[in-house]
Amino acid sequence: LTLLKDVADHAGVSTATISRVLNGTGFVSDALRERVLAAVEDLNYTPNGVARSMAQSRTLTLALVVPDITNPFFTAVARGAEDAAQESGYSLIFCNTDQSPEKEQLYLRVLREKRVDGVLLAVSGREVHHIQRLVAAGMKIVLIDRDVPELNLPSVCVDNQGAVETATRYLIDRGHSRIGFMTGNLEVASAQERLDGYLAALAHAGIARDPALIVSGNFTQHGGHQAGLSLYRLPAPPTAIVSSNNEMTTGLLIALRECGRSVPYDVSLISFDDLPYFSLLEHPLTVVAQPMYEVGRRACQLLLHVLTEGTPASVASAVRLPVEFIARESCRSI
Amino acid sequence: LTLLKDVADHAGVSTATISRVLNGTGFVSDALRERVLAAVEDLNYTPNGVARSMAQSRTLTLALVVPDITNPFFTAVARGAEDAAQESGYSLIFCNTDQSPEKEQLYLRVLREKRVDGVLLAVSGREVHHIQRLVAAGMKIVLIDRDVPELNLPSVCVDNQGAVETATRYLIDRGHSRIGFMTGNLEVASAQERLDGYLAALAHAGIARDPALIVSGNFTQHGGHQAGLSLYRLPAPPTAIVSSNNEMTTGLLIALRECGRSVPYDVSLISFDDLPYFSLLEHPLTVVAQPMYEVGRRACQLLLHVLTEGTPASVASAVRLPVEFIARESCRSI
DNA sequence: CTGAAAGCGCTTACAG
DNA sequence: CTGAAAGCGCTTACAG
Repeated sequence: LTLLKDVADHAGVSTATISRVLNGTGFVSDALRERVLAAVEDLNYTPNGVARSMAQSRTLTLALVVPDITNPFFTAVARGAEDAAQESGYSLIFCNTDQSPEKEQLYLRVLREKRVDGVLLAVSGREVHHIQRLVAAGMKIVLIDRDVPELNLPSVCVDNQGAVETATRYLIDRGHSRIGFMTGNLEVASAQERLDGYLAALAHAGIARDPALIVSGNFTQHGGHQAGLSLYRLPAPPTAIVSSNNEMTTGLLIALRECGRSVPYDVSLISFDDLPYFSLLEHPLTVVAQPMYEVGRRACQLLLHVLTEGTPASVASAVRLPVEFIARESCRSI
Repeated sequence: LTLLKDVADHAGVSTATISRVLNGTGFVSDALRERVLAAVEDLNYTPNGVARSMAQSRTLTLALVVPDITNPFFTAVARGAEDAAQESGYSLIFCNTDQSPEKEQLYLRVLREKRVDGVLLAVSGREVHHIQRLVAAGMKIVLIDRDVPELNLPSVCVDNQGAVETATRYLIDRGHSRIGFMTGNLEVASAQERLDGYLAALAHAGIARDPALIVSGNFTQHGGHQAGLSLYRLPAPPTAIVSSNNEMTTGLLIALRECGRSVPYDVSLISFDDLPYFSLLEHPLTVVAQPMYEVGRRACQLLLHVLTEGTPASVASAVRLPVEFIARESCRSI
């Protein structure tokens, strides 16, 4: 393996000079620059990034910590983040916490040891002491999907409450009053905000909330499946359902099929998140679509900004991206 | 920030001793060990992984290079790989090449600079000189999804040809002879192998191959959509179609909907890859399911094995995982 | 069992 | 504009 020193010898200059032309830092005469470049070429030299990171104390590496990358929402977020990272010369490590605070803590510790320059984090619980400590220790973090106000960190989320309020009102406007709601893990802010949107819409319409109609699918397909089934063990199932994310919607659709209930005849349905296949169903789903890719991209850009320009005023850095309500054919008036 | 030296001072021992107890290497008396551990605790010391990597010349970091992580196949592969990596204390960087050889080359160069310990690679083209050079330079690589025999690298793929042959024969057995085939990018081995399976089945049944029925969807949803439409501009469209991957199947389903053709009445359909939603369609799709998660997991384990035990005999390391044919309701006899 | 010291391969003040 | 040298924070022969 050829080292900086080898190139220096080959070109008859000091390692400092090589370093300067390779990094475009400091002044180097054209004559030397040419000789250096030629030597680098001749020896097919590849700098050792670890040594460079050591000397510069930066790794050009970021991390993305999410519950599960196979959740299509986080997959798209990951792609957006990686694109932004790559454009700026950064690499991205990804970590799956499975919504386990312990796993999150473990990953964060490793990432700190690795001295990643920053991390994009979708927190997995309410307990955020360990995060606070890391931030105090200088770790740069941008929150995604779930804000945690007390952390006062930059974040990129969407208008969860407004979105679900719109969706719920849409159903109310079509005569529904027994509207089921499938929540995610209420430990995370986005789940709570979506529930709040549902409750706000009911309150606004003067509809009494029925606890039996609010079920938790834990943001997973399996959970959505189970919660969906439980809704149909009710003496009086809902005439419409709002699901808090794509995974639960898939699970719910499986449950509906098993119960022999069809959308929209037996039940109207609106999903948070849009997926390609939602349009392929016999009756395409009405959804609230998040800009998934953009969430990842913006969050990564924000993190990069924090790294180069320092943390922005907190007011300016709590980004809320807009969602889009897309009416298709899964709701009917009653 | 506290350094090894600080801990050493605090405990009144040398840095060497701290290093030894932290790494569990070398012998250290219980007395000292205790003092060291206490000091580490007191100072809340986190070792600097970059310095450690420098000294040990290993980064405990791997990379996963795929065309696009949002392709559900690669998403699952990524999850499998990350799980395996995490279990062994490794981190995983992910890279999206968009099937561009240039991007692949760029990523590989960066990964080499970063001194990742190994990479899981789904090659994006036929040109593999740059890969050969990296291997010669000592880079540890395990191929996934697409083997490249001339590279003679360990690999984890599936039995593409056999799987498609089975699927095609299934249609032939049901009386189909005008069977359309949607291929992926034929630059990659898996696409070619799947096409070979289709051709073998036709040949075996004595059915003449009709070039017009073989269209390319480039492994993408958009490509599948376009290719699907083109099939219905034919004077005599096929009575059945085999699609080479999940993305193209989604695109094809969109095309069929646009053309007003329904599965299985107007056309029988078999997809390579299974997705949760395939079972939710009005007529659940018959598929050839790959063990996606397992491909990633096994590949990563194989890579880890290469790192610790050295490269195994090539014969043993060209893994071909079995696929599963799942008959559902998207094919009818004619 | 323990420590002093060299070494990992770069970058960057500091001189000149 | 260029180089000698210190420094980044660990690990690991080498002595003892």
